[in-house]
Amino acid sequence: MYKLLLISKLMTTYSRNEMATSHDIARRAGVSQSTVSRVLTGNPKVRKEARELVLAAVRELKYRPNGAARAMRTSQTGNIGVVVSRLANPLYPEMLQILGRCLIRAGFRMVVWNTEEVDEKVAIDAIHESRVDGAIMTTATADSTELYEALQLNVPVVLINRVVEGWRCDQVASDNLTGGRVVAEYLAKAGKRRIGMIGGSPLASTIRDRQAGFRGALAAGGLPLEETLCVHVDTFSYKTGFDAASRLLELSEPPDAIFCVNDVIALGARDAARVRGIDIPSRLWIVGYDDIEMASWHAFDLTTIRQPLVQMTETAISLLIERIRGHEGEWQNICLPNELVIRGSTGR
Amino acid sequence: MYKLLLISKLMTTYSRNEMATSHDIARRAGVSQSTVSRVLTGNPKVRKEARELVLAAVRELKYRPNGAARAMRTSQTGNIGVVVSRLANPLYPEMLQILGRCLIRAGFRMVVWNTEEVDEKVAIDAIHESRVDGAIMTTATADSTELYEALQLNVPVVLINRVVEGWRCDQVASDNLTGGRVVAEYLAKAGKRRIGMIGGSPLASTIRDRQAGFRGALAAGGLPLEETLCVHVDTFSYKTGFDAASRLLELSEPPDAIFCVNDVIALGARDAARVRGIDIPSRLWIVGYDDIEMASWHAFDLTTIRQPLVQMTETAISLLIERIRGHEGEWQNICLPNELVIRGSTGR
DNA sequence: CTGAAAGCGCTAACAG
DNA sequence: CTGTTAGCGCTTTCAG
Repeated sequence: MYKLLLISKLMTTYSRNEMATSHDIARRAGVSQSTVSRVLTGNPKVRKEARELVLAAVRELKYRPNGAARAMRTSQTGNIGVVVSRLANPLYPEMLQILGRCLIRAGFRMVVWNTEEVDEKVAIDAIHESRVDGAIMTTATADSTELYEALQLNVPVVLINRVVEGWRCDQVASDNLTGGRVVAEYLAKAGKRRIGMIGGSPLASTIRDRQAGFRGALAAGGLPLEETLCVHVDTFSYKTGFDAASRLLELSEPPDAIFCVNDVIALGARDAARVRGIDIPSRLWIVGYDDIEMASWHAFDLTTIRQPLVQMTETAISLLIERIRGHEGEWQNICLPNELVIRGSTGR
Repeated sequence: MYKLLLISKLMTTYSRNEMATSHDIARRAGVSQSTVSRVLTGNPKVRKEARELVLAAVRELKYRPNGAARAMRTSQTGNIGVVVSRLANPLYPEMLQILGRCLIRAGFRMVVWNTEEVDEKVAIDAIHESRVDGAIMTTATADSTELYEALQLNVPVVLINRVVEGWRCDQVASDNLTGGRVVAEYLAKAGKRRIGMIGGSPLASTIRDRQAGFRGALAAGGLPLEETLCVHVDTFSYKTGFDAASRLLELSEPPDAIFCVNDVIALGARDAARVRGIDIPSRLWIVGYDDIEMASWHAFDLTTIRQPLVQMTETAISLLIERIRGHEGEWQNICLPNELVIRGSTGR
């Protein structure tokens, strides 16, 4: 058995340095405090010598303008709040990474709110206290109304990855309806006849559209989805996917293809087949949705639909920044095209 | 071919509401502004009626104190900066999730800086501008000195998951040295004789310690690590793990066991074996490190070392909060115990 | 218990 | 071009 090892180390004198203020700089540079401010905000109407004097003082005193004071004056914080929820779904870290990169390039900081842990109250408070200049919601559903309204009250909001009817904000998503349809047509054309689906709550527009597109196209092809081959999970995880697929595979007449409304589910489904020794793709095809990084791993080699994440993110952010700058045009509802990525989990 | 679908929608009148201030509340409640402030900061010296008057006005006007102003006065922002870097390694999203939960419970917001995208300058600026009350670094190495010094100047810093010699801050990690040793002893005891390792840069203390522990224990067991069975990768990803393992498996005398210094690498290695039809565990054992969620998936079923992430996080945060509150004791260097988790990638 | 008053550090008119 | 001045909205003495 281990014991907790706790080693205290080094003596310490810990002193937070007093920070220089713009007044200190002014005194040091022999100019007025407002000139310091001008230099720092990039105001061009400053004599070159004065500017250099100020800059020198800034360097010597390692001065940095105080963010809180600046935020108070300008009522701009430079923070963008990003609401995520299912960090366990690798799609969201991927998105977060792209968001972080784009936001920083645009000169903002990213404040992350993970609403799955707390109720949305924390985010709402932060917004009300004007801790952010704008917000991006990645997992909005009609259920998030409270958050949305709070946001909308103070700062612009942009939805990414989700569409919520009736919300008065910009929304950027990909064409999940067509995505679902493409999968259905692909499976039908390949001669699959017992086609199953693992779906989820239609509260999320992504899921709803994928399912609707899939169902609709199957029906249109004269091969309506059999309800016995259709399982719904309440949360999206490897485990729920595994369990749902297990149920389908235990049927006396199991499906010959399964469409999973997202990749995490599909990975679980793939393993449910693996555990039962069901060969992919000879006995069963599996299709996912999102093209998360793991979909391309050999263990899964998953056919899936790729969302244009980078483009979605860049679009969302530029929309948001426009709004922050005061743009008041009509709400944009942007829908970007997806792409079917064929891999080994279906015949190539 | 798809076309970009762009649908503008709904007319719009977008008006950011003017927020009520504490003066508005004071007027509405018929008290002075300072009384409002007292009520909101929880000052007990307020008459009950006055308090209720204020609270009523707050509710009616949907008032929330302005964060920037409050931050300026108190020089506390309520933000904690979290420095991460490899979001593509699932360990970090897992950590982020735990951190977010714990921080919010402690009344803080989490500002995430992903240093892999940008140089650390952004984080440094944010710190200097006092945008955070403290910071947690998850991926510190001796190379991060610039960031560390910047942080250290204004706000307390706590290292989690990494140890950097000589840094004057609290550090919380798990016992990676013992972890490496435990793996070595486990493999040796199982009779493995051609033991390989996929390692990485010893700049990160985690990696350095795991490797040192592993190497040391093998040597102590009279079975020193053969250099031909040792591959180093420069970054940690599925792909680099896959490639590194491929090299080992292509040797004329391939290893009968491989220790991967983290799970992401191990997942890649597992797939390198899978692709070659090498059966696990009969022909090859694989051991990882971290016990990320995927390690338990059937496709991988990976024996690994589990770090006590939750405990590490909670410890780090409480240490940080103490420092924020002004605690000036000696720097703590806390090392928590790990646990070997045996799964199917080694004989059970 | 409560109001008046003094700023926190900064930006942005407004006069020079 | 530059200094003076007036706050941003809040917390916190300091007198009542």
